[in-house]
Amino acid sequence: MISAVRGTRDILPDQVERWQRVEGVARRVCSRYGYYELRTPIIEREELFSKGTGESTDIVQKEMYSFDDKGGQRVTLRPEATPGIVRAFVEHALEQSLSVAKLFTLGPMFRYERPQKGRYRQFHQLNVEVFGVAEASLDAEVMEMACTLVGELGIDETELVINSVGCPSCRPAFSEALLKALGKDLPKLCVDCQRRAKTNPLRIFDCKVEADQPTIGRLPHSTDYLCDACREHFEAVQRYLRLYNQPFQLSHRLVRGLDYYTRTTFELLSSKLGAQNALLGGGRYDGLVKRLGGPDRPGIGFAAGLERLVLALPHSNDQMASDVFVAAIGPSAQDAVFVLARTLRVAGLRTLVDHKTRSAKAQMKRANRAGVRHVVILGDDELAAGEVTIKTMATGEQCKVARNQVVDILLSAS
RNA sequence: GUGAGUGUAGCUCAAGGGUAGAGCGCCGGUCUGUGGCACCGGAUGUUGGGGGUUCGAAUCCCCUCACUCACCCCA
Repeated sequence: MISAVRGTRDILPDQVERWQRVEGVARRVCSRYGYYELRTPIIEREELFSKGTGESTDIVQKEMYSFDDKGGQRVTLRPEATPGIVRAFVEHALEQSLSVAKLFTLGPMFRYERPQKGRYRQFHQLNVEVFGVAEASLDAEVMEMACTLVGELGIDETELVINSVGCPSCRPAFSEALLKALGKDLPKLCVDCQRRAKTNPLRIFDCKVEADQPTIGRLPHSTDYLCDACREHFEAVQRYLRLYNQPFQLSHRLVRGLDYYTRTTFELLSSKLGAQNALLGGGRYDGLVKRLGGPDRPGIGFAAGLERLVLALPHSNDQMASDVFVAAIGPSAQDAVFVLARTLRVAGLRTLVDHKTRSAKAQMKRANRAGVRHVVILGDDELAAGEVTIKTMATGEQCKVARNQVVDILLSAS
């Protein structure tokens, strides 16, 4: 047997309804907030991610599916969507053609990681991005929309956490302050923290090692080192969130793993997901468009994990169901059943027939399992009389009606 | 990349050296033109794969693969 590649999985028919619900709500909510859908390729040049996502990130250093194509070009299965969207925005000069560049996309991403609950090698994201607006009111609108989307899916027990990681003019001072505050305590921290101190000191806040917590708890906060502009922006973001009545938690330990974030960062956490508890995460990335060769435009966005949204979705009893089963009794009715089934389908009814010749009982049993509301029975008696028998499964009642009335009756009954 | 746990029928799981089982599901019958309930019958396994120990391995040992959860990282 050939099995699915590790970390990938089939979404089976009984799960697809949940996925479509998530995708449908996502599209509707985005549309209501003025976003347009954009679809970008799944493969991009590798350099898009090394430049965009950032050379120092784990994603670029060890998680990318990269290969040389037959023409010798170095390409990568996208590990995240933002760089591709920025590329498209720049490549097609979308700020010229769109009044406001509010874009969203839905699709698969690929990261070579060890799979676990809520984490797969092929996973799916909703990405939402806005280019060209620097105002704090947009930060709040984006977060409020993310929470609304999750709320409309019926997902509860969530928490919005926000932070500000500053900008290129104030962050270096903070990194320096961090290292200074650590001082002689640094060698006492775990090996990962030692590494982080060298590559990206902010990420020390991500540490979950118990023994490190007292030391980390004494470290200064990024928000104490923000420059005036960043501090004003962050305060304004909070003011707008309150204006929207959007609850949030400040977390100075929320530092995200991608290199491009500036100022606002946020995550929406769920208590129902296990260790991978972020339903969505994002932030502002004011330097990214320029870094990827475009005009100097601010940007902000977030990515939501569709697997995680589906996982957190309340369970419902929706099941796969058709409307009608057309049963043939006796071989002479077989052709008439096929023709009638086609007529019902043209009329828009979800209709099943059995292509194997089976007893009436067997067909009824199948109809019952398929969960249809009505069974239309065609046998010698009905053929002779130009009628059909309609049986309503829930009540067991049945009646005979003229052949030419079947469609109308079934349509009004379902 | 690291650690732990688990791999037996479509699914959930028994059998812990001596003939591979149950429940559910599936197919059929009792009911030759009627589902659900009941009863009866039937099909389905290289016990994840490979090697070893043994007269004999689902069972013990080694290797390997996969899954799950956690670390890491992130959606």
